[in-house]
Amino acid sequence: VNETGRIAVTTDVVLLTVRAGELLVALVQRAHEPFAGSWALPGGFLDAGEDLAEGARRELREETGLDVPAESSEDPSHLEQLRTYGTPGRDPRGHTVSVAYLAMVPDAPDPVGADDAADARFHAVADLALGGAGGGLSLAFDHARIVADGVERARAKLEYTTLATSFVREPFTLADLRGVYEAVWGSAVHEGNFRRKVLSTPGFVVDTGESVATAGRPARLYRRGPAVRLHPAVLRREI
Amino acid sequence: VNETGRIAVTTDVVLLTVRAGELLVALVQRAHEPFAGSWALPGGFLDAGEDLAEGARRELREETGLDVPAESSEDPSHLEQLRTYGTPGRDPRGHTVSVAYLAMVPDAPDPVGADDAADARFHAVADLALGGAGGGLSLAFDHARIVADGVERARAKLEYTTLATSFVREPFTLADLRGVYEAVWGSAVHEGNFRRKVLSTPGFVVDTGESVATAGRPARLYRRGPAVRLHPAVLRREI
DNA sequence: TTAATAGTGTCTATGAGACATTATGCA
DNA sequence: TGCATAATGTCTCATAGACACTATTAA
Repeated sequence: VNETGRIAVTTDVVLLTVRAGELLVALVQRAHEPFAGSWALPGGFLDAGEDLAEGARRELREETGLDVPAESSEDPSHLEQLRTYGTPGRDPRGHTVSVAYLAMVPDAPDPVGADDAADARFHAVADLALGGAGGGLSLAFDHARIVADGVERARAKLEYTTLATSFVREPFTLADLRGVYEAVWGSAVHEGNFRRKVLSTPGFVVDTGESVATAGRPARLYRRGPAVRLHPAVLRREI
Repeated sequence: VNETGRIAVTTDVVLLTVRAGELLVALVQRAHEPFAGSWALPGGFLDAGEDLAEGARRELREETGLDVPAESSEDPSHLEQLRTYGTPGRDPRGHTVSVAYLAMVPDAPDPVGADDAADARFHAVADLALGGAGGGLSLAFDHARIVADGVERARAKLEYTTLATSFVREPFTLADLRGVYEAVWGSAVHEGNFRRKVLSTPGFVVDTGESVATAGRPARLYRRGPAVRLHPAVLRREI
């Protein structure tokens, strides 16, 4: 009883960035049915013989012009697999299994719609209807759920990894880094304790010795350190 | 350029249990090519219109006779999605995307091989070649990697969730529960501190008031509590 | 001098690690 | 009575939260 040939495989990308203290997600406006005109995650069908992460990168590039390069000392951008969604009925065209990826990138220029996308733009996560309370923009398919899962993954990973540095360009100030935590968590982070925590964690950030002017006392500039996991974790306020 | 029709979708299950202080994984001996005779994870092709978790449960049942019921107050067994593996070349028959699931169940009778499986059995995780050091049993496909990912997920989740209770039948003693941690982590856990931690975490376990005889002083019996996440986490020894 | 922001110091409560001690059953 | 295991108590150290204070620039 193997009808597997009728199942399609797609990839979708939840690309998050922080701009002006707001957590943003890249969305495309669908050009075709189903859900024509609705906002959705960039993504599409995987090619035969194509790696999953490569498919995700390609669809993101084709539909938004955004590129998530492989991790390097040059670019802090991060791409990881999020989860796979395969509930029958999630796509009215037929049974589709979607492998979702989660990307975190520093503030980028607004994406450009192309290919199957009529438009592409960053939307504030706070403006979306993610299954919680009332209003907000509704997304196509089950993409609201996927965005919600991606945001929750990002929130959790800020606690026990150095992923916050994926959202900022080097060099950065501790205020920049704290701003990432506040935007992603949506809550204030105590400045003095945050500084003590970050600086006392070996390899989280590296002091450049330089400073940058601000409205007050100049802020010291840092680069990403070699650490990946935080021991112990930076804890967000308990619920 | 959409050749998606040629991509097959499968599910595989990493089913873990603890028996006699050892962490075990359910494996089946493949009856057919490719990898005929090799040990592999239970799994197989997803049916069109079938939910991913359902497919995983079905393949597990067909090939091993093991059942992972939906979570309930009766049965502590747990099933969650692990990760999706889709590197081209991972299956010599063609491009296959496998959605792996991770199950944790209390000590179960040895599975029975059936369907596409010539045999089915629990193997000690420690006896497998998981990409680390030298020897051990080699698995078919990329299943060693999948098992390694599953074990690492289980290890991590014991820290910050109450999942350890999925490995024991009720009622259980704190020594039973501690045995789960030691088997999964592969390291000793301090008894007094463990007890203090578990009992001071609201909702982790519920005292039944009853006891069971041991070789020494009788041990008090507990049931699972309503808590799911641990705040703060039970920390395993740092690396 | 004041506003604004960066950065430091300190008190306290909590919890983990280590270890000693007591409790309760059985042979 | 002694052995084995369960259960409790206590000392110390590390760290998070809260908060007060100092430093450094620009207007």
